[in-house]
Amino acid sequence: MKEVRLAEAIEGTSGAVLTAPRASRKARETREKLIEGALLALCEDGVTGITTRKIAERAGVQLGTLHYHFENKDMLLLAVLDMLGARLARTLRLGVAGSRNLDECIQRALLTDWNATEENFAIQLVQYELTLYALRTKGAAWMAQRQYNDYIKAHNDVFAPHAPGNDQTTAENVQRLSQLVMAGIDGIILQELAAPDLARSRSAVRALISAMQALARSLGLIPA
Amino acid sequence: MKEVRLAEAIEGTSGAVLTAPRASRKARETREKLIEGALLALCEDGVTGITTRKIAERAGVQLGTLHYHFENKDMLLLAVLDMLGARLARTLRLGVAGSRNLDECIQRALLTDWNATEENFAIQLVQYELTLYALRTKGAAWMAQRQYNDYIKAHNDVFAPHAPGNDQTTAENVQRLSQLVMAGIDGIILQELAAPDLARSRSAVRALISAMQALARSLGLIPA
DNA sequence: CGGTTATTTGGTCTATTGACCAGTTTTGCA
DNA sequence: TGCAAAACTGGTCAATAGACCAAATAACCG
Repeated sequence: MKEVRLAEAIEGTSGAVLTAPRASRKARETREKLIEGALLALCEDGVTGITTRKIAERAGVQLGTLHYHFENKDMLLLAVLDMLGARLARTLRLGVAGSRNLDECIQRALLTDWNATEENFAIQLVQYELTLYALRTKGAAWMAQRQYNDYIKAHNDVFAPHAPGNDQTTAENVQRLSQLVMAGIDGIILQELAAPDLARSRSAVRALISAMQALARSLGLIPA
Repeated sequence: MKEVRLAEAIEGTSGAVLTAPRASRKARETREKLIEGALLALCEDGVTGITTRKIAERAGVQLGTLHYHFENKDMLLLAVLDMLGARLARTLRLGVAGSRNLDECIQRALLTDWNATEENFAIQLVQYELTLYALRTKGAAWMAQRQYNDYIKAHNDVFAPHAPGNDQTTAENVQRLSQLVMAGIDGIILQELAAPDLARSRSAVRALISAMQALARSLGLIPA
């Protein structure tokens, strides 16, 4: 388990990190194939069961090619985490587009989050595994952190336009709302993964929506 | 990754599973040492980094001894998960003892959960890793499920005495409350692990307490 | 088109891993 | 106390892991 070098990760925002700057089209495609292959392999065997050979096979690529594109296995897995995070944030943005007020926006955001999960539990499981994996990988804890903060920020960016006023207090309250929304949905997802019970989880999501709307109201983010 | 045999796990409730029935005191101690050693090693290197040798070393025991007590690595790790679950449930019961009403009980339960986490983040991280690990381990998904249900049940048992009436509806509502309490605290813990910010998390816990008390009220579990 | 670089191949190397077991020591019971 | 069963030791083994590289091939640019 080699320590991840931070040098390559100076580029600011998500999605771009871990992507070699100078790369031909073919190379970028192969890279993409490897990441997708890794995701496939992860869905099947999880972080503990994954091997570079399985990844290469799933990607339809020779083992050596993997090491040409990625310094080591860690970097590849972290690239998968990065991709998943970006993908989820994009889904969220699309899901809430067109909301007319904060009430609706909260509802849509949570339903989007939940539906994304329900569509593919395996990927959601992989996401958690990789987040914990990043926390464990020496020099990569910041990736888990950035991933989480980015996702909170995604919610934040989506809620903020619907909040009244641009003052500091409002911003802080929106931030608080985003954090609790994230925490709530994460907890429900985790519960569903560990002890599947779709009806229960859906009802929990509905309860969470109400609770978060109530919270927004009590924070003065929704006019009474 | 051999499939976990279910045969040994016919004993009903938690904590007892995975414990060989006929074992001398010495043997039980060694078993205990191995589980503790595994926990230590897990705290240091996580599920992906753990090896039977590290465990044996941490336990102060020969490698062969490990395989004498546990059929394979999987079974040992699952035994650790079992132990952690039992330990956490016990802590919860102690933490809420003496609560005078549901309001107080909810508060104490959540604070107990949170304090246990704050006392040792590493162990909490291990707990999540092992839960996901169980989900991945062929034939062991039920362990993750039982662990989760047991923990929900622990909350349930703690809340139920404070709820008015013994009817079906009340029971269901208490159940729903427990699930959301669990989901909420899990989400917050996960957030703290991924993106540490103690002040934020503590404030989130406080918000969660209020929200859950409000929920209990709206479910008719707390007389107005 | 030709040459230079980027990419890919396929094979290899070494370290480590989980598991195993023959033999030795300890334990507990008759 | 003596002896059978339980517990433990220490060494071994085959399998597999990640990494590496020289050679072959493909892409790109003037």
